[in-house]
Amino acid sequence: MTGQDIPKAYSPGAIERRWAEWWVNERLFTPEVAARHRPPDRGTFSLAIPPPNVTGSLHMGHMLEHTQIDILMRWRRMQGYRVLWLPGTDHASIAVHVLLERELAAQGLTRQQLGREEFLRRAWQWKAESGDTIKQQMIRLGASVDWGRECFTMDSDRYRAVLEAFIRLYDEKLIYRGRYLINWCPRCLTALSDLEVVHEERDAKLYFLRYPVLGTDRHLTVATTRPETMLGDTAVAVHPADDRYRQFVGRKALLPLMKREIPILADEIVDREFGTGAVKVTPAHDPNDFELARRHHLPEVDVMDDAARMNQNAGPYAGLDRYEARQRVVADLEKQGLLEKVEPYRHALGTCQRCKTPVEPRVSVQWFCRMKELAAPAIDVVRRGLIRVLPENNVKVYLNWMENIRDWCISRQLWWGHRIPVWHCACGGMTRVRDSRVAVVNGHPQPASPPEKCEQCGNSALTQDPDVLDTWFSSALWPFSTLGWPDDTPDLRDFYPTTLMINGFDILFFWDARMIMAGLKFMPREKLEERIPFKTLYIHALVRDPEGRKMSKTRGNVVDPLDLIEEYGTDACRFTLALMAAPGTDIALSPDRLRSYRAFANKIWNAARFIALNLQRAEQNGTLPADFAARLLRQGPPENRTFDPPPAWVDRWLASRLHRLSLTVGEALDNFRFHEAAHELYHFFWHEFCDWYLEWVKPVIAADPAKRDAPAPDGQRAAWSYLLTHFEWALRLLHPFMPFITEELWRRLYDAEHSLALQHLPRGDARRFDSRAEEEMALVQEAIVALRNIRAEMRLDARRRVPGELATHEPAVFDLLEAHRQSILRLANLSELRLSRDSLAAEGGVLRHAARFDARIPFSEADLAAELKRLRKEREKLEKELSGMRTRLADRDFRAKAPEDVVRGLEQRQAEYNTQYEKVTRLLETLENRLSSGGAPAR
RNA sequence: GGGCGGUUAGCUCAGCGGCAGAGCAUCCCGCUUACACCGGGAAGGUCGUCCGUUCGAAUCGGACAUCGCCCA
Repeated sequence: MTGQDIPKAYSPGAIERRWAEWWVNERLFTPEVAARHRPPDRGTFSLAIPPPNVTGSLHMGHMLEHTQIDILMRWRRMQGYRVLWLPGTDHASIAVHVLLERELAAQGLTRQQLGREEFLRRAWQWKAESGDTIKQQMIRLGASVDWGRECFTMDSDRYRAVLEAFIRLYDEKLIYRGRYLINWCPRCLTALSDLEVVHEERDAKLYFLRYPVLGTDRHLTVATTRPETMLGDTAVAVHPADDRYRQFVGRKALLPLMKREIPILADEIVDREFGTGAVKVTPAHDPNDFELARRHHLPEVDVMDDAARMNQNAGPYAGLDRYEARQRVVADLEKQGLLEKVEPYRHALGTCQRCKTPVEPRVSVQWFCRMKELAAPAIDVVRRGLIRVLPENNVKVYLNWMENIRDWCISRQLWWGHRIPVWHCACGGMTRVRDSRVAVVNGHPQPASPPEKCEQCGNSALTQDPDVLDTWFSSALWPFSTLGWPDDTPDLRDFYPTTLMINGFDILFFWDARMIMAGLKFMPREKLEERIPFKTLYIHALVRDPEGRKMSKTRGNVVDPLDLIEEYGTDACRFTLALMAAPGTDIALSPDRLRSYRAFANKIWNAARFIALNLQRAEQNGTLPADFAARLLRQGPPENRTFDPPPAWVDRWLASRLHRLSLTVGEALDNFRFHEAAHELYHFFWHEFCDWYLEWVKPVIAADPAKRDAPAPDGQRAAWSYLLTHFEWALRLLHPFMPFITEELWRRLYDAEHSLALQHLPRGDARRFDSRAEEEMALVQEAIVALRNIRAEMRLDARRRVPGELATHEPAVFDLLEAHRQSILRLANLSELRLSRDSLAAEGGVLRHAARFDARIPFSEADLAAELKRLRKEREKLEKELSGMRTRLADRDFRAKAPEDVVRGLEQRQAEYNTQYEKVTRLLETLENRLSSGGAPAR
């Protein structure tokens, strides 16, 4: 590369786009292709992407997730693993329905009017047109996935896996159909699993209703938050040990408004503390009541239709929406004197995860998956540590949920999805699909082997069950369906179990738990540890806004990753996320942070620019042969190269730091401590490499060979060899975090042909730490900082060179300082450096005491004159400010009209300036005296 | 109701038995031919409160306060 064509400031846009595209076109992250460039020698590392929702676009959570995954993937790839990161999306039944039905509604249509076929046609069309948004975004992020293996939960092979899994579970009676109380979304018009119900704390009311007790003149008062459901009451229940109500048990109450006689019964489940201790029982609209009703053989009266409007069972209230009905019921009860009181009440309301509509518990015929049997081994593998779950506190959460798991409602009254492969006959018989083969009709997969006749009666007039499976059913199979299961494919053998799963805690139950259960159930392998879907599960944090609040559309604080990328560059965004990703701690993403890591990218860019400019010069003036950097590559990995002459002290120091850095970064990543790894890299690059190393070697590498004091040519060549090797080493370590800028610099400086992504990752070696060089450097740095500190404190002109002194009683320290005299002079900006073995006296100048040496900058009259000048200038400035303030404060209009706090603020500032003015004046007097008395001590 | 996590510099967060850290922001000096997306220097903290364990506690245990999350 030529130095001139490197712009002064790093602008990531074009560079990132170019490499992103190049990586994809070269198929570099397809394991087979990668192996051709670099045969793997360290085993396999595989990960199935947590499939983003096909309707979606990437959000900050994805960006964090993909950044973390990609860091590990690139890191392992460079270490020599055979790496597969398998991408794809899920079909997201409900989300697609919400989306398409909103479009239909805008045209005044419903999906029912459109019909199933046409709706599905549009859904597939939508997928074809908009379904690869995420792919484009992932490419922009630099995600090193194998696009050749991209999957979709509804493509043919995945469809087949779903059929196979369904058949097996169905035949084992682990899937069953039955009439139970389920969560119903009256807007989406479908059943939901327990997990898809989000509980939200809301202010509500507790209504106390009076139910007359038949055969007495008394009544029972029941408390409820949902008075409209009383229309479906079939009993009143009290606790058997509750003395207040014992006399009523066995009698009947008259259900108001409906004039229905309902029993008063006792059951342990009743909470005596809630309300009055007597509760209404509505089996068709409350989960507890449903259980209770089954125990006591009570009838279930469903008073609502599927849109949560009251039905004919609600008598006069039929046709009303559930909330209208509530008002009417309460008003009518009040009229009859049956409303005792209404209290404010706070409770958790169940809402639909997708559309936030309050969920209606409802009795309905649905398909379920039996969970206890599936959960048992899934509990076992985590408890025995066969799956490592990190951060560890998630183990408890996982186990707690798994141990209390309930059957999973897997049917959805939707069309977009895997239609349940069971056919119904008029006789009531159900017959499943014959096998898991898939046919593609009109480009869309569907079961190829519907049953020909009813298993029960032999009739051939069959209709397929209208419902589809919960999207998560197919997602549960993802880690192996994507590798070819149920076939025994090479991919399945090579990459299963996957090495790692990374996702957010929000899908720990939805997905992780179900994948574990599915893997253990379906993988045909002997050992438990070979059936698990992943060896490690790492749960990442949540990305929040700068104030630490959750990002949400309603709050309007959502940040689009692509906007951030445009503004700061992908590498800077990735680095920010990595640096803030301490395990278990949420990330409050702030522009400040992004700005500083954009600056970091720029810093690296400019270090490279500096190197390139000087390298070019050295190659041109014959100090170095052409293509010097590229030639170094032939000498093996950077950590093993040796050159003649042997490394200078500063190179031994930096090599030692690099060994340490390589090990620290490796250990940090081994433990998912992304923040630690990133922090180490940042500190190394900016402070050790740029601030100290580059500054240190500047005179050597920027030397003009024509000048008399130029270093010897072979020394210069060695310095260049080490410099280029160190920089290359650091670039390699940084690549997994900032793939774009490192790739660009690697190509420009070292190897225009081959990608950095497939280069060897330098291995740190603790035996090659040079502790002595590190300690010595620390000491020299301390000396330089001490001298700079005095200069700054004395307010000496930063541009002017002054004499400095260092003194130590330790011969070794003396020799060390002497050896680096030239560097100290330059880096502390000294005109001369006096080294002595004595102690330094205070009156000689301004002193700093360090543990092993003293540093002093002597006063001289010239210094004092400059200081006097500066102080006089400062006093002048203060005087001017003060007079301005005085004028304003003396102004009557200002005092009368300005806000009080402005006036007080000004008064306060005036006081501060006065103090400062006095200090400066006093200091000036002292110095002036010293000067006039000739007392300024020379050294 | 059950469980989990947080409370450390102005802000955002690391650190989790042995001298209190980072980035940003702040203040001072400097546009020195890699970088002002910069260089040099400085200032800034009773580590939420109380009690205990310990030679020693930001760090371990307990209680409390407070904020947040998950499950019912």
